[in-house]
Amino acid sequence: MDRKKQALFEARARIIKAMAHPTRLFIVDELSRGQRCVYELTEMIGADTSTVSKHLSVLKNVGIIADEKRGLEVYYRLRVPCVLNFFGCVESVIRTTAKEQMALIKKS
Amino acid sequence: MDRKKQALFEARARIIKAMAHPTRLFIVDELSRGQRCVYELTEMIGADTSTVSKHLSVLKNVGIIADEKRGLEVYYRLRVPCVLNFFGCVESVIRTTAKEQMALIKKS
DNA sequence: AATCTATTTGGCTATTTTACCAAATAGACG
DNA sequence: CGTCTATTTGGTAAAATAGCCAAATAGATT
Repeated sequence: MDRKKQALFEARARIIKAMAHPTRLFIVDELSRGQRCVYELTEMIGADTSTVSKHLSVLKNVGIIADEKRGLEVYYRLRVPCVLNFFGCVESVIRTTAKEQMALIKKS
Repeated sequence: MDRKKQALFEARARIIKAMAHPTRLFIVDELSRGQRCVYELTEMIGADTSTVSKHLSVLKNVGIIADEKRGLEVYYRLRVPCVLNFFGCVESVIRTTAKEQMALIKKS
């Protein structure tokens, strides 16, 4: 694998890695329904504010979400909505696996 | 966030996490062009066989790829091709970010 | 049966990630 | 100006991940 290809897959991995956490997936999902500020998300998630803030900065650093300060609050929004399409495929991975599990159980 | 929603996002994160590594993304990409056995992939990747084998098992454990033994070799194939659609979106995240960087540079 | 080959597993270390707490910052408002 | 509120940052400990080497397995071949 040459350097260029290496760099390409590293760049891609950085983005996907940013999504690879349940809390961050929740955030993406929630932001798909509109802007939310940090304490709104924090309440829904039920973790420390600093924890949520750090998750938000992970998503922001790779460009998936964007922030805007309004008064004391910082509002976050989804910047690249196509990431929502991941969910459909992920569900189908889950379904495919579940089906196979079923088949195995029936056999035994 | 209730237990059910929590579990849903954890299940999704497990799948996405499996993809969140440059080598594993390379594997997925390569398998999109057909079945490959471990040493073929190992040669392309240029890491230890055991390392590649472990990456493969990560992808297999979540159901993204499947394996089949033929003779001495184990052939892997993509089981859920829709994961390839991730790449297009990931590229657009990269492009969007790059564009914004450009805009910032021009301003200064 | 002995050996050779492809792959997986176990063990270990280095690195990264995550979560919380405490403290710092930024801005609104009395 | 001082204080209050929302958020971010720094520090730290625990857990997860990644890579390599060595050893184990599974089958094919002699």
